[in-house]
Amino acid sequence: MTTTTEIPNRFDFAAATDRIYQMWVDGGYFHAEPDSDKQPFTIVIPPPNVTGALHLGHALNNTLQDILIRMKRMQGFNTLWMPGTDHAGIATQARVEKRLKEEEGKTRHDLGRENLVARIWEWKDQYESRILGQLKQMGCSCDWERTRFTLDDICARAVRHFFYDLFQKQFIFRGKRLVNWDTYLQTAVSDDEVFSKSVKGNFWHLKYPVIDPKPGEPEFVIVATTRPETMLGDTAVAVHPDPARALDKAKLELEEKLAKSSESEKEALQSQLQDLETRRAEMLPSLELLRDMANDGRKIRLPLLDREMPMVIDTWAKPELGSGCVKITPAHDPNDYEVGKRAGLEMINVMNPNGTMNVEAGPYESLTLKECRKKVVADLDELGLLDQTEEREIELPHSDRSKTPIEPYLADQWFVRMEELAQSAIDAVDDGRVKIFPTRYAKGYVDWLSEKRDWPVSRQLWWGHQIPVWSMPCDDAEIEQEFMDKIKALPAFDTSSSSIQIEPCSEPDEAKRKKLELPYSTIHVCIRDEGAELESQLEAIGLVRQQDVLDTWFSSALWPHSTLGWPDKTAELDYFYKTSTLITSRDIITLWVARMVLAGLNNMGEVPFDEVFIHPKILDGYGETMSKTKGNGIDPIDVINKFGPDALRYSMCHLTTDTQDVRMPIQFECPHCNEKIDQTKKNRELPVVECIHCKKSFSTQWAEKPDEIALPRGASVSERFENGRNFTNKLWNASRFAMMNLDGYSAEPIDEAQLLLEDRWILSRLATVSKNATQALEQYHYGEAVRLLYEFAWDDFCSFYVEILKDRFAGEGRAVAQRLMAFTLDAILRLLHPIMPFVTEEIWQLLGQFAPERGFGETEAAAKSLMIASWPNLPDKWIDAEIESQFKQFQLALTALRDIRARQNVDRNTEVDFVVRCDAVTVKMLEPMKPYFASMGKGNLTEIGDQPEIPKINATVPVGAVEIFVDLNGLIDVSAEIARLEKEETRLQGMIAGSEKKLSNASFVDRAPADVVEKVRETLASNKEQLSATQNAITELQQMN
RNA sequence: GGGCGGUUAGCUCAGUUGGUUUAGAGCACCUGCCUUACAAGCAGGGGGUCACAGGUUCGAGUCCUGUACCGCCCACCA
Repeated sequence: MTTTTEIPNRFDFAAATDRIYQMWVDGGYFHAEPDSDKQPFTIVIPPPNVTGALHLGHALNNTLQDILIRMKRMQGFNTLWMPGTDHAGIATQARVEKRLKEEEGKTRHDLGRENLVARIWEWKDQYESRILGQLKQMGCSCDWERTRFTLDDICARAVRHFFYDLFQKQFIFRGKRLVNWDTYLQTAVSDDEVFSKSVKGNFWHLKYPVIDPKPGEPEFVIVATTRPETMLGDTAVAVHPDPARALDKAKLELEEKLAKSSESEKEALQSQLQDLETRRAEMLPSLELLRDMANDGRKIRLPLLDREMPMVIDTWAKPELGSGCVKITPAHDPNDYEVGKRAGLEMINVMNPNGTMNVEAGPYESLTLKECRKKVVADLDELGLLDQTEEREIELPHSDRSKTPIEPYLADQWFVRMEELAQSAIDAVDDGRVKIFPTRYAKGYVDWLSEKRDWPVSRQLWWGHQIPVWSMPCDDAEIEQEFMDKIKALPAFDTSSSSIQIEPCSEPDEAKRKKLELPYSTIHVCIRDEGAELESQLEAIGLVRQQDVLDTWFSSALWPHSTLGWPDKTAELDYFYKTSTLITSRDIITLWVARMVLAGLNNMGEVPFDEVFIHPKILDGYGETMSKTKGNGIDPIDVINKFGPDALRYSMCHLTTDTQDVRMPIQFECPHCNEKIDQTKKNRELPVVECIHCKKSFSTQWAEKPDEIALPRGASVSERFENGRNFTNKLWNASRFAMMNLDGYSAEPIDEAQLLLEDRWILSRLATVSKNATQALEQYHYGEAVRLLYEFAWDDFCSFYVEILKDRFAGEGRAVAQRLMAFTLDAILRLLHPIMPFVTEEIWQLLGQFAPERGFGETEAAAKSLMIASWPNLPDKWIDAEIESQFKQFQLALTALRDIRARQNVDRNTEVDFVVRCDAVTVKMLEPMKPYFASMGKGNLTEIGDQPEIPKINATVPVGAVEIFVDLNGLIDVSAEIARLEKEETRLQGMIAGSEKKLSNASFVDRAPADVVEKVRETLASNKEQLSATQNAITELQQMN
């Protein structure tokens, strides 16, 4: 049994959190089993990547999930929060490879596939445990017994079943596509993993000779490029079919823009228009000539490689730009690729996967791209074929993972055909089976899916789910048939778990195909089950497994059902699927949310979740997103260490308004002198920072080298967490006070007749707040919920109710006061528990020792843990708007009394007399509060009524229809009081002017609702009265002066 | 270029269907308090022409249009 003197006046979260968390774990409260008697409520965690530790964005994401889960658990739902992590294929492999290079100077090829993957598993184990540890420190109530990893056996099985299903539905296919090639990681990356960056570059204008020009025709065409090395893969030059029309159209567009433009843009547009007109006048004949040459079948000679190329006609060529001619490199440019497909051009890949030139580059073979560029430019220059070179800023696509430039590259890739799948996911949102909050995010989801672009799913990586397909290239139809027969004859071949596709050669022309050494066709066999006998039987007859792994999102897409055991029909899957809510960040709505919906529909025939809540993003003090590369992140553990997990959670909740992004200015805390140093764009990425106050150095979260790590660590913090910590402490101390006054607490029932005004007030407020806060949380209005609860706990409960009770504890109302205080505190703890689980649980345990039975009508024993206590559901009949508004009068009157005291510099211990002038109803309300005026305002209410005797020397404050006159005989500071009154006078005059203006407006009086007009009249009258009283008081005081 | 947000106190943000709020909170600031739950606290105070310009309305921070600036997403830039 704890005695109250043993309760310290600070909540020692550092000492308590592990103990409390362990108690929850031991109680088995996190674990959920199917139970047909209860309604399920399920959330699957957005699995954090095992690339690194969690940052503040994760803290936000997971806090919001835990709040919802904890509330639903208390509401009686059978709650499951499914935890886990994501293998994050390319990101993780890139990090491990980078470290391998830095620390050992080795590449992945030095290690080999098996060894590298083993290394990544080590990395994964390390970070997974760190991540799960962070979640636990935050208080997350996940069902840890069910922890999954997107690359574990259960998920792997789901992936193979999904892939197999798509394969046999013909939704999976392999094809040559232009992909974003990362020459560093040597893999294709998806569009989503590419960012564009402005770099300094050149714009080279090249001269390509025309073969046998007719008289009058030019000898050269001029083309421009930013990547001259790719000219080795050029297979055509394109011109526009109707330059005149194209120029007219461009002009029209420009004019439209000009009409809508602002002053600042006008000049630039004018000059553009001018240029266009000049161009039309000067160049149209030559542009049309080029078009005619193309029509006439004129050919171009590609310099350096001496290749003959056609001139093709395509609208991709823009007559308004450059020479109007554009070189076409189908294998290395997305637009050219489209032109090439339209015109049936040869697609010549001149690059090796590692970023060197291949055999197609002729004399340039095996040069790196950079070397090749230099040599090509030099060679062209020597031949006099370099027209000019411009310097220019170029937007260059970069790989998000390796930060190296992306090379568009023609490669064999596996795709998922999206037509039907995408449509199913669109329908699910359109018809409301999946609701996205805030609703505006549904548009982006639908728009993105509507493009129905095929999903490239293969990655040339080693870390991930290897594609379960065994392949065999065939040189001709006979061989193809032979192998088909062989495969079908294999003992383990079974059409219910294996499926065959024949991929015809992408090159239909047989001569070309042979020249390029391409197979006639490729047989692909997809095997559903891991380790099936068929695998080795196929390998025995010569088929080889695809080396590529699947896009990470392919496995994440299955998360809501794979984690529950799919494809098995487990009891869990049956009970917990579909899940209830998904809480995630907006940047993965398309990548992840959309794909989960379509995968869920495909595999389960049902959407994966009812609702999706998109939460805000936390930005730094400069409005930039927090990221590792910028170095502006905050480690949630820093926050927890300094402010405690409850403060972290409170703050996360507080800033979750209607998906308004939120700025968080960051400071370093110097470990030497504890001073704060603002984080700037300069210092934020440094491993070591020198304190501007004490000049000593400390390390930051980016410290890596031994000498850096040896320095004391300076945490990244933000003062925005202080409010949460203070609130935690306020709650702690209010509870401490409560327990100090629970001596002799008894659970004897009390009836309503024993309730005083303030009791009915606090119960009314409690009922109102719990109802509104519950509603707010259920609608994902976290910020609003926490604000309601904060105000109730701090302002209503601590500042008024507890203060009032102090008096009653001393008197005969003690027993009732104790019951009500315990009851109210009990409810506050329940309501705040989802947001601040640790401090509330700790108080709950202590309170249980002093007041084990709670309630004031019927009592019940407090639950063993607050986590499993029931959610407050208070009767609506407790809500009494009248009492709430009456009590407001008391609060205002008290503030007025205190205001006068403060301005008059009345000593804290000096009691003042005061009278109140008000109507009979208010008398009934305020008279019982007399002792509280005395205890809370050191004011002695001597008279109250409609015509009290006003003290001669007084300070007066009007509070609505109530006036307070404080007797200042012997106390008055005249000039201070005059100053106060004059301020009041100004305020009243302003309000009166406002009201009069309204009322003098005939249409307001006529048109506004009668009650609104009446209200204004009442306000005006009362203000006028108050004004004249104030002015009288001023006059009187001035005479005294 | 297309789409979506934002702009309210020194800072970070609230402000629910337009009407008692001549706009609120936390932090910061000023004054006074170690009052026996809490100085991470208590009491009081100062501080905003709600980005700008129009419009609708009896009435606009709130609705509409336009402008400026900031941010995000998508597309594209030989």
